Amino acid sequence: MPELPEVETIVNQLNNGSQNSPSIIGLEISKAIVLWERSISTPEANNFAEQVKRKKIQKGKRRGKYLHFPLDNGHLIFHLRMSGDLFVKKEEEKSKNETQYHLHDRLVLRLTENNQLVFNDPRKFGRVWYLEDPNVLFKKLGPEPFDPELTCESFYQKIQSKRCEIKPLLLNQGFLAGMGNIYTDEALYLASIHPKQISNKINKDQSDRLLESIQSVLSEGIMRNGASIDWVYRGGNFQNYFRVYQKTGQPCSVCGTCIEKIFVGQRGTHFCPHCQKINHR
DNA sequence: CATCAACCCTGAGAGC
DNA sequence: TGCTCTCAGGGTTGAT
Repeated sequence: MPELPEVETIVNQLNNGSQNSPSIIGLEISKAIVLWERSISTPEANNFAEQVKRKKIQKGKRRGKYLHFPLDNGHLIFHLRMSGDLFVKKEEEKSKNETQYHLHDRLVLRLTENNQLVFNDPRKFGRVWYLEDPNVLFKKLGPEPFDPELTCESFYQKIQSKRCEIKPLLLNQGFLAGMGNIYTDEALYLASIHPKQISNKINKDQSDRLLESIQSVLSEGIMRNGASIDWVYRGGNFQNYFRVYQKTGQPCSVCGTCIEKIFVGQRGTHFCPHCQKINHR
């Protein structure tokens, strides 16, 4: 499931290009082929195809888990949700009755020089937008985890202002943008905080440790080009460095206690019952 | 405001 | 072997 580091990796790859695909910066969209209408969120599919036509793609950015490509007019935005992927491919030579699209391709944007930007999404949860004003989406998001204005002090204040379990709070994109299930479990483990810990009972030391753990775990994910889980996103290897995620029954690397799996806010959650104790009072 | 359930989907893995 | 069943998982929406 693409979270902040995976999305960051994909944006970088599209901006910089890779071995067999060019950078998409400066390429023009000649045609949009919508293969699954419900993948297009705004505007309605036909309209979307009309709107993005003949527009040039500018340098991509990431905001939370959104991929944001300004066009020379308007903005093209993707959210990959669970199983979405976004990549550039050369158009293939195919015989007339053979389809040039692949299983689970939902949107294909034909670009300059036979390149195409493909949005592939097996589970169909991902969404695509063409918007005049990207703020329609972004204004709902909390701060970026690496925003310099998100200091230990302001993070502590934010956490104190809520009274709910810490894990669902970290997953709430309106509170903090970019964390998903994997990086949240890993960050709470590093900070030695129980996922069901009530947020306003977290003390300043724990809060400081938590912000530092969030940033460190995300940095590590970015450095390793993200995690490749559920056949989503190829190339990253952070999945080989998980400390608790999907480690149920395996020993904690600090104390040897078996990692447990519980449900918190309807999400599968992995933690060490010895290192991550609830702090009452 | 906090919590919870339903919804959207498919493929993987379990059970038979 | 092959079928059917169950379920994870992010984000949104609506109910309590």
